[in-house]
Amino acid sequence: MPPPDHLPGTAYGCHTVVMPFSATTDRVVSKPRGRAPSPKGTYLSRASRGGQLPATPFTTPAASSASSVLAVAVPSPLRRLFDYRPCATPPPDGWRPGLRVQVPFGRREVIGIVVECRDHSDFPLADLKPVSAWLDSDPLPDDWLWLCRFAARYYQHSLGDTLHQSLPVLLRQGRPLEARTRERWQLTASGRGASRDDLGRARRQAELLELLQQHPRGLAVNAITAQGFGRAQLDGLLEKGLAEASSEPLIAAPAPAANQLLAEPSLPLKREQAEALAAMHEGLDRFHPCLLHGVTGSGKTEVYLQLIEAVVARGRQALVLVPEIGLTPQTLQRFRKRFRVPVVALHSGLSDGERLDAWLAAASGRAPIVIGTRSAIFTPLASPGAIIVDEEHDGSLKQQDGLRYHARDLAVARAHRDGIPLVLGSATPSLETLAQARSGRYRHLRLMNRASRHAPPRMELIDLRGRPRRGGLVPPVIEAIRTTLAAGHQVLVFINRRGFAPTLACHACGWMAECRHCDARLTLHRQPQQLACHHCDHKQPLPDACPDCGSADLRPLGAGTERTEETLAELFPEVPVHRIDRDSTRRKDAMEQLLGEVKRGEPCLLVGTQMLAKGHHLPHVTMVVVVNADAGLYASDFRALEQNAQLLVQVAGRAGRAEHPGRVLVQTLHSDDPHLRLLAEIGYDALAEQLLAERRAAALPPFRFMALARFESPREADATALAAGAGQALREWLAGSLEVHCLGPVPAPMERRQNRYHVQLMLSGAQRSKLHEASAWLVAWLEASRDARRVRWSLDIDPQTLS
DNA sequence: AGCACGCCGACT
DNA sequence: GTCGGCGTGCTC
Repeated sequence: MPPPDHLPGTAYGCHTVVMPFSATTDRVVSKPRGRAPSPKGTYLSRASRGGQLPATPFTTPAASSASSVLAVAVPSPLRRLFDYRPCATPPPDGWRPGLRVQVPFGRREVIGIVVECRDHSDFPLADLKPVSAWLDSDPLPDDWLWLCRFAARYYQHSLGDTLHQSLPVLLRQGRPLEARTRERWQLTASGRGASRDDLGRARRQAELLELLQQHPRGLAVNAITAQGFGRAQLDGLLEKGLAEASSEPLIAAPAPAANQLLAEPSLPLKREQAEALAAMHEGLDRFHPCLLHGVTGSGKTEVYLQLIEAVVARGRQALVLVPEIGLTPQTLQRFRKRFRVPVVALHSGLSDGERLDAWLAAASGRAPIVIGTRSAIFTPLASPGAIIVDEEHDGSLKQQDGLRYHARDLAVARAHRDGIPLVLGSATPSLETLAQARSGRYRHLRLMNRASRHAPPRMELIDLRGRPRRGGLVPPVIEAIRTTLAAGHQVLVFINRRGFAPTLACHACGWMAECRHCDARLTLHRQPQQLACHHCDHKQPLPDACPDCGSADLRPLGAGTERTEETLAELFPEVPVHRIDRDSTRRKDAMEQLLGEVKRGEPCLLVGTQMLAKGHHLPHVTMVVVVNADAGLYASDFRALEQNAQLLVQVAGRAGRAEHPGRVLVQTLHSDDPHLRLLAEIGYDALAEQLLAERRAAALPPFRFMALARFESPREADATALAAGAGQALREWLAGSLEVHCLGPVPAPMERRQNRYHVQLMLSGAQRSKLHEASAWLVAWLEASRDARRVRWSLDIDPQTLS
């Protein structure tokens, strides 16, 4: 097996990528300063920000119409660029990085992106094919291109794939960089001077004239039709030379110096909020990372809103990332109600056309506020002013396949390049971010007090041992629920397992129902009645008897949401029980509808998974019950404790938000577990300190950096053999150096999933740069290996989970 | 990833 | 006699 003969092996050059102040990294890249060419051209015409834009650390060659070679990134997993000759007619402003081109690639034509204009190629010049056509005269935004190049390098992914994946579908398909437009109608000079008498008998036209006279900047055609006017009146005014139409993008720029930026006044700030905001104001013109660390209800969102206000008032744009679960209509509503300027939301419900419009509006600066989930980090901005990452600890910020990026970490890189403030907000910050804050690289802004009067609820640990359970609940908890309901309040029961029971077991011999495709138990469901695997789509009917011993004594083991719901309905027949999990809320906005009802405040029971734990304000819930806190305590994953604690705090935060103080009852088999007690008795911050000390002692992130190579194949031997070969080659290359460790191959947790076997190599190092070199070498080795073709493999930089 | 080429099994 | 299975190799 010949290893690649030269290293390091990134295809786009040999820079080692180190994230600036990244939550997951160690040091700062030297900060390049200089001038980037001012963007020009039609859709970027509002992009100029004077000399504010720093240059990229990656050389962006100047425009050249005389380039002899174009290095093009094509949509393919291959981690290299492909050289092409320019076609006969160059674009009007010459060949520049960021132009989309159509090129012959293998036996097909694809749309690629010019990444560099060079005068040499390593490929035989005579064999170069010419570009078929160029699609743009203006390059795609350079901040977007920069971020993609950064991400492709940092995550060791194909640049072509990265670019392709982060572009709106319509742009991938070759659609021009043009936003959809509508007509805007305005009065002409004579129209402004006209009066209704000038229109004689044309009464409707006269009314339209008067309407337009009230709107000196004109009205969009849809606003005019909404007032009951039609084409006839518009054409009438047009013929008389009184009105004229122009076209404007559907997402139009806000009026310059609009009388008021705010549509509703901002809320008064508490002292800590005001201090945090003041701290952010100190650094509006530089890279200024802040951890906004505030418990649920401490008013982080109001701080965001007022920071955004300052950013937008300076003519800049704000980019807000929220977890998947957080981009609810309510959140959006809060932003839209506050500002008069467009708030563009990037969510999964957009059509391709809407997505393109949003992207172009952001790229041109017409959209001052952009809010979206993970992938929104790739949205170009003409004049970036701040990036806010809400719930920065949330797992949904990390992409779990393909380009495995962490949006929070890319936000750090992006804010650093743009020289703008970055706010990472959380009630339960990741240990990565906390470590940065403790070291002083991030400013640590705390919001300790709840905006409402009451202290955050304490967790009461309830030991499960030796107590009978009904639907997972022990008698004292059931009594507490009864008392709370009797007082006219609502109770939330949190149980992180959907279905009726985690498995079905034979009481005679101990057999348990297992998935035939995975190393996992089957979950028993009642609605509909079946055994289902939560890791693949396998489903099967319930057996009548134990397949091992023939006994008919098969019983559900443990409790899931369905079972707890059923039990609670029996125990409290006078009160409605609502179940909220993926199964019960399949129907779109079923959850919103249900929660709307819950918010009216009638006593009720809510049973749900983490869907319920995140983001929703449930003012009438005064007690939260956690059915089982132990799920994360003894898991193999070194992040399990941290993530479990974050989830518990989040769930606990649902209680007692209104005028009633809350109670949080946490059932556990380990009420003496030191971590759990620390969390319950002192709080998340104390536990986080403890966990950080443990991570340091164990040389784990964030004190050491990690990369995980995963291998999967339907044949276990294939995956293991490749992983072993790769591991051995890497260790030989490392030649005893202690700077990078390579552990494995080891079977992944739950080795068999959907009949595929998962094996991994874990690389770690004290320095990001060395780890990057080693993983680049490994990728190069794998790409060169013939055996790697039968095994699916991937590299995960800064893995969030080890499964 | 596509998309071809290339040899071996059951069918219009 | 062909359609088509997926192994192997390539993409400037």
